Amino acid sequence: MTKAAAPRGRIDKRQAILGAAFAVFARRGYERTCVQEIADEAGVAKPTVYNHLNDKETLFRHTLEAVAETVAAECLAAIEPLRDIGGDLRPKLTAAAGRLLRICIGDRARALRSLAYAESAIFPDLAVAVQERTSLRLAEALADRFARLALGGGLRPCDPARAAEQFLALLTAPLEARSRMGTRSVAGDELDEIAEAALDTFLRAYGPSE
Amino acid sequence: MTKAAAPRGRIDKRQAILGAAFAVFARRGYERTCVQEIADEAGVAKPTVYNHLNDKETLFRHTLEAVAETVAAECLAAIEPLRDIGGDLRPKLTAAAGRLLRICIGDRARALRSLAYAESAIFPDLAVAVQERTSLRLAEALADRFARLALGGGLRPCDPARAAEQFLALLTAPLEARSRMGTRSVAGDELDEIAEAALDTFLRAYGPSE
Amino acid sequence: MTKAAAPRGRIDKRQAILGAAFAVFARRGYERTCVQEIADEAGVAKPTVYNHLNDKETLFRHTLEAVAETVAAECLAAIEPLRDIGGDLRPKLTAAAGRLLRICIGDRARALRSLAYAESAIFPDLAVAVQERTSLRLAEALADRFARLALGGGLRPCDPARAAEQFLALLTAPLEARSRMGTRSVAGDELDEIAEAALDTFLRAYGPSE
Amino acid sequence: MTKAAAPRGRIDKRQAILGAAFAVFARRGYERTCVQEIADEAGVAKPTVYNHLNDKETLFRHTLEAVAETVAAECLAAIEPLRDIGGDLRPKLTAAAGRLLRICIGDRARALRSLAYAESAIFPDLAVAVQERTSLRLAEALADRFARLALGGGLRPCDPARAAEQFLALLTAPLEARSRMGTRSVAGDELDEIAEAALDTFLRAYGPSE
DNA sequence: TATGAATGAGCATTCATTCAT
DNA sequence: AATGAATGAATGCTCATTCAT
Repeated sequence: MTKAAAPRGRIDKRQAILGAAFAVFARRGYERTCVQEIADEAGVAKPTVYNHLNDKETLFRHTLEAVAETVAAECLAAIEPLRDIGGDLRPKLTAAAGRLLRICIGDRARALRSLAYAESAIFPDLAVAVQERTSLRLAEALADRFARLALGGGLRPCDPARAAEQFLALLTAPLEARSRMGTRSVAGDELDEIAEAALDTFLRAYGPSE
Repeated sequence: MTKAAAPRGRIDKRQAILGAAFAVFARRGYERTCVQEIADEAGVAKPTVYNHLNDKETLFRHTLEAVAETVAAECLAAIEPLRDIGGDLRPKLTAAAGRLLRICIGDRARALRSLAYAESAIFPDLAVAVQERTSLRLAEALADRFARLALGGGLRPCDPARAAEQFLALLTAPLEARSRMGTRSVAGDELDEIAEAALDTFLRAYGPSE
Repeated sequence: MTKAAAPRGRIDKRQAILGAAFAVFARRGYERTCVQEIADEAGVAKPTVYNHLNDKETLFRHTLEAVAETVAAECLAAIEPLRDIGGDLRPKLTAAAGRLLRICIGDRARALRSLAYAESAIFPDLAVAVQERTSLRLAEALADRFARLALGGGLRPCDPARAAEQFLALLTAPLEARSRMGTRSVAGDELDEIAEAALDTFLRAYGPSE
Repeated sequence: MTKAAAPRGRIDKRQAILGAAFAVFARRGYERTCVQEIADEAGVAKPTVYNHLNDKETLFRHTLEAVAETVAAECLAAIEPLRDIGGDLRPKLTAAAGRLLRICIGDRARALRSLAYAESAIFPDLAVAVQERTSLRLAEALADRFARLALGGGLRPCDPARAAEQFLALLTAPLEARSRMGTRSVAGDELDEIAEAALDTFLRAYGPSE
């Protein structure tokens, strides 16, 4: 038991550091964050942070990549039900849209996007990596679903990649405006409203021809 | 003559400082930018910057607000032709969409959005101000045009604000993805493609019922 | 007067910094010295040190070069009287030897040699520069004098460069041993003894043949 | 077998650490060297270094003292042949001089002198210890030989300590200048030249009177 | 008004040393 | 005996801001 605990302790500490790092980066931004703050938040000494992650930049990269993976998994899970082709399409799309919006407006996703975007001039590759693991992967998965749906007649024949891109655009872009760049919180009702509006437009444009 | 020239020279210097400030903030971000760099870029001494704009934060605010005004004016000009209700709608929308996309992807607008977004946690009011002067004002103006068009039969009866919001969403959201958060440049052809796709979907959803 | 004082003040501060730097480097060595200590000793704030000399290395280089120049001038002055060829040679050599020994054992020269030597693996060019400006320049000047003396018959015909090299070797090498690498102070009497011994040997080897 | 091997392994490890320490101290200096580097070079973990030698200072002292002993032994061996009083003196002195010069200019002796000298302000007793075990012990041994030689008529009657001091001065001081404080390597030819020059002068001054 | 100079405060990073295993 | 991990204490350097001219 004690023996098994040893590596576990190390892993725990690393996780604590990454978690603390994301929390501090999220509320202060990359430059304003000092490593001491992260150490404090993680409950370790500053050099321990450096022992696990080589420097501030490395820490930032690992932190964002880890969170990107988490957010991506959530998003993919949200559209998983769309694999089921049968039955009425609209309620399934509505459910997926609602879940996606709630993920997007959540703290983790907001902070992730904000940090990647803010530092995209300095760490362009990181911005790209984050976007590929989140938006683009999601768009692709969604395009896959739409392709099946189009084949099955649930949607009109169309370019599924474009349909996915526009579906996400209709969903997420209004969120930015309504939340005033993340400055205001958006009520659940308003989220549902956005989802409905997006679906109306989407189905008018991509619904089955008849 | 010398006396009359003095205020002019002072104003010029202020403009030079604001211009230099935006250039440096755009390429380095708020925190990484040091006032000395701005002074160098503007060709003045550091205390001169402080004489004109009280501190770094003030400098940032004035800079962003000035640029926001400029970008807003450009966007509004781009949709001005939509006031003309007569004739075929699609080519007019296409032209407006193309111009908007080119403004959005331009250096000024990109940097403006990026800076406001990046610092929105620290200067939330600034982020709001920038967004209101650009996206929201544009959306409202566009809603005005759409209202007229709906009345005139160019569009189906609809909520013009929602139509405007979605029109802009279909236009700008794909831009973010395609430009990889501003990391890659997007070819003119691709811009036109995005605009066409947006219009197709928009007109299917909002075009006159039959 | 006030106007004339302005640049003077800056120069004074620079001199104060260089002086303080040498004092601290001398007693602590390069690595152990921290810039804050130098600033304190000079009575200025740390950034002022950085304003005048770009970084610690630059500070070190300028400091050593300045002192090297001073020490070199003193050494050259010590052998100046040897230009006078006439009269008895030995007392003049004795005088020069005594002055050289006292310069070499002085704090400035000791610290200079010690610092250059200690950091010669890290700043080899600096070590070379210091040595060229001090030992080598002195050896050359001494060789010039010896050449004249040999021509005038005060010394036997010989290679003046070698004579100078050995004259200085007989003088300075025993100093290192006797002062235990600068750890002990050497009494004036002992200095004179070293000088006499060096001269005995030197004149036996290089004195006029008959 | 395992039991017998244990102490041997421990001793080996200690030697490895001391050897690694000297190598690293030699190329980086005392302050710049970090214990981790020594551990890496020795192929052990950092705490192992602390287990064997209490702290960095102790490590430094032991390292230098061990090397001093080695260098001293080499130097003493080099002048051993001078015990033989009979036969021609000059070739024996030449041989000894050549060997001494090659030892002095070797990496070990250079680094030893350099380190002791560099840290003499911080560890004066160490500098003294090193010097006593090397230069002074050598000078004494040489004085012994010279005393015998003077008695035997190979040298003129003289103070043997002074003769030894000057012999070494003529030999080693020029080396410092020619090697530019250890910055340049000195060719074998040049070493022989220095030795010859030193011997010429030494024998002119101390050779038998007739 | 514009500027050369000075400074207080802060931050990333390193290192000798110590525990717990 | 040997080591992976953790940490308190420093240190070089930067920057926003203010004086004095």
